[in-house]
Parts: sequence; C-alpha cells; structure tokens
Amino acid sequence: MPELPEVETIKNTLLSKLVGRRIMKVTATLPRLIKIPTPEKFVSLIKGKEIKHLFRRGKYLLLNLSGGYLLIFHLRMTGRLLYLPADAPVVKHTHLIFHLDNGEQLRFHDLRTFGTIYLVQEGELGLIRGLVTLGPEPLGPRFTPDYLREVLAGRQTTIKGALLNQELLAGLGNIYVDESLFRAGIHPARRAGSLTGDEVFRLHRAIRSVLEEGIRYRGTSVRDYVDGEGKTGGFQERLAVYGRRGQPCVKCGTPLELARIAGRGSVYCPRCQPFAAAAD
DNA sequence: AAGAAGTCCTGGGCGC
DNA sequence: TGCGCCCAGGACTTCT
Repeated sequence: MPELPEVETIKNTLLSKLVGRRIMKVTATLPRLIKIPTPEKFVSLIKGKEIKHLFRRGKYLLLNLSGGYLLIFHLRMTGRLLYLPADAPVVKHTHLIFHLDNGEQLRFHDLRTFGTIYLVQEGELGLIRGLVTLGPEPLGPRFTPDYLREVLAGRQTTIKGALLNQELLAGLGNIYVDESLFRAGIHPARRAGSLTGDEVFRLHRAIRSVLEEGIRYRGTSVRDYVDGEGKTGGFQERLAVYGRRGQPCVKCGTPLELARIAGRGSVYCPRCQPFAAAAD
C-alpha cells in the first residue's frame, strides 16, 4: 500500500525522468479511474502539456504541467506509476499510458483499480476534497508534539483510527501506524484522548522516525509496491509488527497479536503495548 | 457531528 | 487438483 514513504520514493525516482518531458498522448483503457474532468476532456486537455515539476502531499503525487494544470494521482491500495520504454510489454492491469516526447512512457498500473487520477487548474484544487482537507505533513514544521496533543484531545476514537484520519495527519496508512504505535509503546485500541503527555511526545517522535526510516529504505514492499523504476523497497525487512502476527516481539519475545481496530488488521505486542494506561 | 460500518476491487491463500 | 470462500485496505458514502 503506497503510504507516505512509498509515494515519496516514487516521486524521487520519477523526478529526473519526467521533468521537462512533454506528454504527447494518453491512452486510457480504464477511463473510470479518471475522476476529474471527464475522461474525454482529460485526454484532450493533457495533450502537449510539459511536465514542470513533481511533488508529494500526503499520499497524493502531483505533477505541475504547463498552462497552470496539475496532474494528480492517488495510488490507494495497489496503484503503480512506472517509467518504461515504449517497447516494454504492456502487462495486465495497465490502465493508462502517457506517451512522452522522448519515446518513453509513464504507465499507471492498478490491480484493484481503487486508484484515482485528476487533472485540474491550480486554482481548482478544491474540487479534490481529500486533498484540500489533508492535515499537516508529518515530517513538516506544522507537525509538533503540541499539535498532536491538541488534535487528539477529547477524541473518543481509537488512537489507531485517529492516526489513519488524513484530516489530522497526512500520509500515514496501516503499516506505518502500526509501526509507530509499537515504537511508542501504545496499544492501538487506546482512546485517542486518553494518551498522556509523555505518550503523545513518544508517539510524535515515533511517527517521525518510522517515516524517515521508511523513506531511507525506499518504502515497504509487502505485496504490490514498487517505485517508478519497478524496484521494490527495503523497509519490509525492518518491520517490527506489521505482517508479523504470532511472531516474537523484537523487543521482548512475546508473540505478537492481531486485532481488528478501526476496521483494520492491527498487529501489536501485548506486553510492550499494554492496553491499560500507565496510571494517568 | 463524531464515529462506525458498508462499499469498491482482484488475486492469493486456505479448507475440503 | 480445483472450487468456493474470505481476506487485504484508502477513502468515500451512508448510517446511527
């Protein structure tokens, strides 16, 4: 699942390849993935646009195009963006092909077809609700221990649910939430508003360190994720809890447990992440 | 209005 | 060996 470190890695691998390229044509074999504008308008509008810059916001990848346009991708569960030569075989689940002026291609590949694609003017970002309502970047200056304490205060939802809420914090998904909670020693089912000041501080640090490490290791390839060059990441070998149900905790050896929290499979160590708060 | 549940989708893993 | 069932989950919609 491409979360913040994966989208950041994809951006990094595509940046030097795409900037300065012109999109000559788009082939859309699954047009329903194009949400804005209509697929017909998308295909005609994008023709001839030059890619000026690429950046990431939360789990969104944004491409600045000439004429003040933004081409935006959200990969959801299984989306991939691949830079390939035109003669590379078009594999199953390839849904969109951007033909570039150097003869190479940018291909959008998505097994479960949850991914979404948008083309808007810079002033029309409000049309993409999930993008404009995003909370702060976890690695940016707005994400401070004080900010985290404020948004968690009074929340009845689980801490897991709060961290998955993109309006509170942008870019975390199931993998990095579980890893962050483990590093901070906090049970995923704890009420968000019940965390102590020390726990909030530890959680803030844990989120930052997990994401920084995730980026350093070029993302987590559990199943589908590959970067813009088709390469897998390396962070899956460093996961402490995600996908390790029943295996020994890396800190204390206790078998890790799996529970359904906030509608997601959640793996945690019952000893290092006790449910009972340490006496408020 | 916050929070929870249902929804979309396909391949892989499992039981029999 | 093969069929059918269930699971994975990001974010939107629907419900309570």
